[in-house]
Amino acid sequence: MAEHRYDPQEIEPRWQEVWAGERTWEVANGSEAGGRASNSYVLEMLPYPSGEPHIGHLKVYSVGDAIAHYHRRTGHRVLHPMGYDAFGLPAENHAIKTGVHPRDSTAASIASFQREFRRWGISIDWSRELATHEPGYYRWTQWIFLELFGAGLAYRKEAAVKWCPKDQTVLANEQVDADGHCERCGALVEVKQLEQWFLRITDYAERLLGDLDQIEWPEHVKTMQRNWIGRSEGAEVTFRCEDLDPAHPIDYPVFTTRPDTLFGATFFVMAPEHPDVLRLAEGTEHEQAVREYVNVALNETNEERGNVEKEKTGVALGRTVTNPVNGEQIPMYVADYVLMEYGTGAIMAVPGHDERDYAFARKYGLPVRRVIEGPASAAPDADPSAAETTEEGLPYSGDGLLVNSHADFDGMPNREALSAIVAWLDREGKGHASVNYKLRDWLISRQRYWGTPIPIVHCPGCGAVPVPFEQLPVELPEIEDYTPKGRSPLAGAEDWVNTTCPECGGEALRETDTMDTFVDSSWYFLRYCDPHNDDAAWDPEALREWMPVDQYIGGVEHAILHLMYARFFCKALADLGHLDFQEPFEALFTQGMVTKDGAKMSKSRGNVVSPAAIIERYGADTARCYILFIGPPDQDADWSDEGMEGVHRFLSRLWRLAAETAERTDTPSGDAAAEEELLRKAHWAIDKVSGDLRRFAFNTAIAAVMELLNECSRLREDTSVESQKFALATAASLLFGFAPHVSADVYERLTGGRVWEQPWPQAEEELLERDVYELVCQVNGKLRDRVQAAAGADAEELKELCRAAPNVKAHLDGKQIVKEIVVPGKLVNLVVR
RNA sequence: GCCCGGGUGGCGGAAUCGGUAUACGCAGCGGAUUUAAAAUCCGCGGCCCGCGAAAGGGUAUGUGGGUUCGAGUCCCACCCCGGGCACCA
Repeated sequence: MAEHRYDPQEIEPRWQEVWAGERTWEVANGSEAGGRASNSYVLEMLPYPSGEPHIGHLKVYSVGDAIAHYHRRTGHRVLHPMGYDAFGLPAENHAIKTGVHPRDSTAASIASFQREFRRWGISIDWSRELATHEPGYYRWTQWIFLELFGAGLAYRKEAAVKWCPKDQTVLANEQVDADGHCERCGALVEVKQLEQWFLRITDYAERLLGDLDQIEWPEHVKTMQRNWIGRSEGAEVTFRCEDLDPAHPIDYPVFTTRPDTLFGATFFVMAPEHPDVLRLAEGTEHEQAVREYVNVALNETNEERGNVEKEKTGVALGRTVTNPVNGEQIPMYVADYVLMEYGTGAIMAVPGHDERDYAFARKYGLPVRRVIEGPASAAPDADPSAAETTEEGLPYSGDGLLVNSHADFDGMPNREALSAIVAWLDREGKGHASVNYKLRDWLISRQRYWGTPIPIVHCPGCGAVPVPFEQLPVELPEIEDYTPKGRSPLAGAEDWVNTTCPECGGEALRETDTMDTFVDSSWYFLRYCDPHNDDAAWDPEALREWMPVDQYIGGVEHAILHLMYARFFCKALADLGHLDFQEPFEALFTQGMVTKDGAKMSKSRGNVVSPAAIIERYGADTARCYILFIGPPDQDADWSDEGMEGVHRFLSRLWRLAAETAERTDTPSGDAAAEEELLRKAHWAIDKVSGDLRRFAFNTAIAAVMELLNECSRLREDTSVESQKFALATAASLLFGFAPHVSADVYERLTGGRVWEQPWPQAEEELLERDVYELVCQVNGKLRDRVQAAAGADAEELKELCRAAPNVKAHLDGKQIVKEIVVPGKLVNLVVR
């Protein structure tokens, strides 16, 4: 018999050629049979093409491909496309450093991604490939922007923006980390005033929150989105200031979640950015101090200002406002612990029931008043001599009964008082119930070159005018110098910038900002459905066929930004009549990180595992299979070269045994018991893998196929060639989604057929059940023996079997059985005394 | 500080509904094959006691308690690791 050696370098390209040549994974729109119900859209997050694909890419596309194949073989037409999120800063920074045009470096990287994906054998419909930097794509990104602009959902305003001094660009709030550093380059972020484009995502806060209940996403991702949206219920309450001009009082609304503590408000605080701060302090003895304080506060970094541990600071404005519930005049302050971006930029301070206000009050000697009686303060053993120290137990943020407030409310439980006080405010015109969100509008302006140009013309007469549809796309001009100088590099392309107003025909200037790349990736999944459409972003009919995505797969690092933006786009486009669904991703799976030696892979650590090197040596099947076998795919996993070699051995054994079996001509009938055992194992594996695939448990699915293969070799001498062929072909069939090349090869050798054209195997019920099983015999919950029991035996028979088991008998000696527990099919537990 | 995950052999992990803890793989040990090695194949394996072996027994899923005939799994308290949010009124 010829020597059989598993040679992935020969096997893998051979099958890749078949799939490429026959365009096996392409699906056309306009399916006659089945319709939407039998279609399935399996999508992995599109890669940002930079350099070569890394091990994280191998993981996400291995997971996605396993799902795509499973859907195909369980009767679905599967859309499984690929594209590139091709605009972005790294390519532009590379251009600044080397002078290579971002288009060229991006093209080189895309080419290497394409090559690798083909070498990995991922079942991609290449006919729908797209890249977000192509004019044919960003033309429609611009169209969507204009649709939003037309609906008032894209707007321009001057804003204090987060500015990265190193990248010389504006960042979204989401792109600044908790310590105030740029998420990309790590530089300390500054604040700058600029006219910027925003998308009104805050209009959708409530729906983005509410619709989370309809989708099958991991609970922790939903929680992150809920926290990010940050919904708070409370009231807006008006505090009036009559100090400047009693004839023209100024009303300052504040947002509070605790209107029940209004009677405990003893001072009032404004954010340093509040536009009225300087005006209020003007002419008072505090004017100079306020001016200085505001200056210092505005120059603070986010890191300094955001530090909760930092001592509270502030300065009196020398003015007072009236507390609307009791008419008290309370002093006004400016302090940096109040944020301009949340609520109204001013707060009522209730030091008795808020930790921050309490710290501030203690520092500046302001009165602290208890207006809610908590359980602690009501304790009977409170020291009566401490009656003076009214601050005992404060600040108290829990529930309790109102005190020191007003005869109408004192003694009322605070939750009840809250509604009563809001109702009273409403009647008096001094406030109303209100809801606030932490979510901010999405700042999409970037002063960078390598992005989608914002299709707007600024006309001195007509203002911001949309570029007419027939002039789209507004193409990126060629420029010489990408270096950021505090304005967009596009501003340097004068021929391009100078244009005429589409409305009045007069001289006008093009918008020079480009869009945040998250805009590009907020709708790409729609374009895949109809990627070559030149007349529209998509044909609604194509979307009806595929959308929403049945299974989306990607890294948990996109749990907030990308997923929130994509959801927002769908809702906005649905409102504009372009979509007939609200949520883009029906189900989401987030995969964990692959680490090496317990740490994130990085060049500086020198612990990078290169997929290309692995594949060259062991083949794609080994790499793909190992990355799924390593552990549950939603968890982080540590790469081990030895572990991978184990998987390689497994695939080698499978292939070798199959190659030898395919050549076997002897047909011994086989031992009947062994035949049945092998057959049962095969059906057990079918059942096990089917269940595991439905719950993304690829690691145990692969383990089950390993068990089946072990059984094949163990029973090799006792079983017929036919049984061996069946068991091995079943193993290959189950393994196809994880290791497609070797599985296709094995399956063809054994059966002559193409495994991907076979329906998913079905386990036969009667082969999963056994007529005898091992009955576990326990005494007082401890395992004492195992005996053979008939599947149909009743409780009495099982008890009898247990009592008769040799080692059980020994433990019953001299004891009395007080209880017998029978779990048919499993165990008997005898409780003795 | 608040909100999520997670803690099981030497290692990665399994145990899907409260029912045999440690599947599968790695590393290890013993054997076969080989002049030898690699490769391959077979076998053993939590820890402790059992003089070496076997039968058997004890004990173990971060710690301490609880519920239950029975707990890795449920409840209470705590420790450690990872992630998210964080002066959001």
